[in-house]
Amino acid sequence: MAKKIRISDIARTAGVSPGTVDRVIHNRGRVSPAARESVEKALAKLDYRPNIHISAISLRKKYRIVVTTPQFSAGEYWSIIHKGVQRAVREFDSLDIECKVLCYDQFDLFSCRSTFEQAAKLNADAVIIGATFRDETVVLTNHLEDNNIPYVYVDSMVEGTYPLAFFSSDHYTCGRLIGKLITGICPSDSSFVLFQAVRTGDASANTTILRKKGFMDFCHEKGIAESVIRAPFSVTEPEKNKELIGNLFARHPEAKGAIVLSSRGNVIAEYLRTHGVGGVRIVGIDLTDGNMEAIGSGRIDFVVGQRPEQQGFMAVKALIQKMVYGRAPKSENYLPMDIITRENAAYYCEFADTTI
Amino acid sequence: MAKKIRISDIARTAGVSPGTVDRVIHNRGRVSPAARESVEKALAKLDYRPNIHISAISLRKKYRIVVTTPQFSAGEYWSIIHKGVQRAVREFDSLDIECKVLCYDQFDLFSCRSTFEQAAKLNADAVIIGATFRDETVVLTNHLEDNNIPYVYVDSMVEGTYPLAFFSSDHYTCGRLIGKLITGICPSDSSFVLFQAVRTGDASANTTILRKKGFMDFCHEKGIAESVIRAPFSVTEPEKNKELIGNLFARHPEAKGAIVLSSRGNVIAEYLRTHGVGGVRIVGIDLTDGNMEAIGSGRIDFVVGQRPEQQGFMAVKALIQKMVYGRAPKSENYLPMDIITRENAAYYCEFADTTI
DNA sequence: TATTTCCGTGTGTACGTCCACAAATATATT
DNA sequence: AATATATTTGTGGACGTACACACGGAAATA
Repeated sequence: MAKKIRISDIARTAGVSPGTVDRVIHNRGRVSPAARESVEKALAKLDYRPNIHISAISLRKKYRIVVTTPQFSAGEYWSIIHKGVQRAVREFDSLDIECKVLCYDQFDLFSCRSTFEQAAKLNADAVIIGATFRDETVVLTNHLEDNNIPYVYVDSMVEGTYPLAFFSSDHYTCGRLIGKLITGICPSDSSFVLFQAVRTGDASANTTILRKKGFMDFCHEKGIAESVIRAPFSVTEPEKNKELIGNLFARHPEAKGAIVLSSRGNVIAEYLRTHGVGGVRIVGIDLTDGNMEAIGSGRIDFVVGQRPEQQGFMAVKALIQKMVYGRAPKSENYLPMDIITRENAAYYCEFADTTI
Repeated sequence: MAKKIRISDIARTAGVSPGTVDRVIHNRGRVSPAARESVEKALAKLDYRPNIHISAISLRKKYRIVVTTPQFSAGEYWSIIHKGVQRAVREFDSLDIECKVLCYDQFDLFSCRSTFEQAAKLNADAVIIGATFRDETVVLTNHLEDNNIPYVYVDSMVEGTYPLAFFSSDHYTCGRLIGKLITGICPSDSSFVLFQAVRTGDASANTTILRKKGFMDFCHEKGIAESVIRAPFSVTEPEKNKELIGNLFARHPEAKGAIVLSSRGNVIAEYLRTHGVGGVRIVGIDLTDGNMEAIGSGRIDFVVGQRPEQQGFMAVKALIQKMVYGRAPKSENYLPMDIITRENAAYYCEFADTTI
């Protein structure tokens, strides 16, 4: 490999001092047009890449990152995203990163609104957003853009906003994949129950809408859209499910498949178990503790995993890359959709801590 | 977060100079028992973690890593492992890592032997091994252990050796998973052809043995072991396949599934296509370019992915962690087995470059 | 022309660790 | 006891970047 180029090499080539080169590189002004041009020419010729280790230590700054997502309990989807964030902060611990977490109730639009207002007020150096409600998110991102605060999305992207990057599944294709999985394990004359969590406020979660579209498109193409039955269920008040779901499966004995387009498939699995509904295959989303258990016991057949740990990690890494090293990270990041079943589930669990 | 502890803090607490603390930390001797104890006590009390950025720059050493694996062409399994290695070297480019690649013919034991001899002679600072033949690998690792050269495995672990770490699939469970996948998509009265690549020399690849065991155990448990038909095929000389496979599927019209326990499933897919054998589902291993194409065109139904890119990356990272920062990485690293099918394949391809 | 203001440029310091080397102390030898 | 030798300990330089600051000269103002 060629010898490393340092700032002093650029300076010598350009016929200026290292300080001037530094000003050019960091766009800090106070440079004459002639000097700037000379430095830029040298830069182009010599392929200078700063030593990131030394950059990091010389730039003695405290980075305040705000992470705002739905609330979570241990082992739930969002908790794994936060775990990835924490691991990144730990790995970059020579950087003095302060991480403030603000959570809202993802089933309550108004909670989201006030939490995002609070997040905006903090004037952090960077923000990680786990979005649920579109309009409230746009209010937040407008504020961030006005103040030149970089932000990234985890879990899902909100169209019409301009984040530094996003890290999410392709939810539409996820819906299609779920269609393939559930139809693969059910008899060909089966019908399918599509469960959807009820929310307070009048907006549905964006991810769910996209997945539903993917799923329904798949069903239309296969000519089985007619055999999809929609049903609501409650995550926050499971006692209401008796009323919401009722004797659905008794009325539809041909329904041999259930699809849950959120991470709460285990709630449905539990409902079916306690209500003595048998022979129904379930496909869900995310390897939460609850789903893990239901997969192990065979009550859920497949879940599609979204690599939440990696999303959190990469979100922090992207922000650091921008703030510390001035490099724009790759902006569109669709993570692979992992098909998780009894045989390979354990490896996804264990590996969460280890990834890079 | 608490204030960062530096070496000088330890030194003050222990009542010695920073130089002495450094000697204790790096086990460089020349320290009196009294001083050592005092420093160790301070270290235990204060939770000192060195600033890795500064460690990295102060330690001005050239690291010579040897990577020895089977030969590969672009888009094949091993090429993706090497891609991960290269990405790691690039990410750590402030570290002056020199990476020497030595490849052998994985279908020829003798080629492996001489390549490993060569690798041993180089006396590198660390070695990454992609093992195929057990005995030859042990000769190499014995030499490395004698010379205190850290080494890690990618793709598979060789029992009875003591690497710093390994990064591989759980091949046994991989075989079971393949069993689940192929039986899930074939009629219940189907039989299954188990294809295995022929090799020069008398040893089978370790990974294949493990996968076969997992697959057969699965079949025994399901009571379908009798319907497994074994067949050899050649990767290096595909023209021999006409002779090796012959009219196997004509003689076994009930055989509706084919399993390939190496990454060359596309060779079988191609054979079936050109010989007009239809209606046979194929499950294979690894998202190589060849398999990718066969998945896209529907000739292969599933492959199980082993995250080769990540294996290569993590191997380098583990060695660096050891050599530069003196930290022992996690040693047993079983990566998740990804179930890849038409719907999610693209995301695994694209994502290879991006991970972390 | 004398003085102030402003802009462009170079210089020097800090960051925390690693390690070479010098200094100091302990131990061995005559 | 004096000197030689071995062992332990402290000191200071180097790593390459970022940025504060000071200095010089040109332009602006009086």
